[in-house]
Amino acid sequence: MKARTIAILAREGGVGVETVRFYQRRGLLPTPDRWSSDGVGAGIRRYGEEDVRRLRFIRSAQTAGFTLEQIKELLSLDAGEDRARAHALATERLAALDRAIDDLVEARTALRRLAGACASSDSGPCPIIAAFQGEAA
Amino acid sequence: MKARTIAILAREGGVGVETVRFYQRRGLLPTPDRWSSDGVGAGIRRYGEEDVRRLRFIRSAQTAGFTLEQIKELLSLDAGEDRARAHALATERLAALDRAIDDLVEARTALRRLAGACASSDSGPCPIIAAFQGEAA
DNA sequence: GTTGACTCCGTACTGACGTACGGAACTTAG
DNA sequence: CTAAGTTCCGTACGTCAGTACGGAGTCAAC
Repeated sequence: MKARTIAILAREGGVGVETVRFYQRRGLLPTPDRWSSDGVGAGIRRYGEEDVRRLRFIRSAQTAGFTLEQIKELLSLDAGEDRARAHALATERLAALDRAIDDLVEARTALRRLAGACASSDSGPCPIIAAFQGEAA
Repeated sequence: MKARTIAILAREGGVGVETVRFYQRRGLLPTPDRWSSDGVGAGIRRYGEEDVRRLRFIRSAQTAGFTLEQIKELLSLDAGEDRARAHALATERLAALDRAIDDLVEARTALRRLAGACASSDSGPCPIIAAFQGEAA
């Protein structure tokens, strides 16, 4: 059972130390007690597997488009009893995610048209705006 | 040839008046001269089709993940001669877009797992964090 | 020819998400 | 035991993309 320092936790979670501290302030990650083996000073905070999992979860949920506030709620729901609420949050976000994916795929199509138009000849103007208006080049 | 006021331009572009003005300050949209039919006052600014197209392009390019600064460059490139630069911007963004779509699709899979787990029973904790760690519920 | 809506403009504020700074306390390697 | 590297903490600053405000000017209808 590895006891990580904040720097190690941050590295394993793929974020910076300051970001971990920011998440702690926002209530997304716990702030464990300071602790020293020899009992002399105030010690420093140590982190375990569970913290790494929570941190990784935060990153994944962010990719899914949840705000930090929503992620905080999801974290409080995890291991809680309110399945209905968790389900509601998930399906709502799922719908938004579907829309976002559609938008991005559409944008990719337009962008491919643009890239194609700009590559097809080596001089003259490239109709960038038109490439996004649905008119094939 | 309809001469729009800023409010009409904004509505046709699907943004607010303040947003149009913000884009003008950022150099994404031109700021036409003020103009009055009777030549008495200073007049107000009027907008045409081209402005609507540019405004719509800005929204589309934003969906594709370009920053306003990059969009400004794309707009300056449109009708310009630098096809290579336009192509470079497009392909670079295309790669990022591919990654973003992959991430979102992955997030959707995790989220579906979560929604499924939370719906499959009506009590007990719903393993929200685990749903994002790739462990099927 | 006034009323009411819209425009213009500068400046300030918002919100989401961090990132940076600085000094004191703490830990670890030599 | 000491020097170098971390941690801790509050507070400030930064970026991106707007949004709000307030007062003066302008336009359109009655």
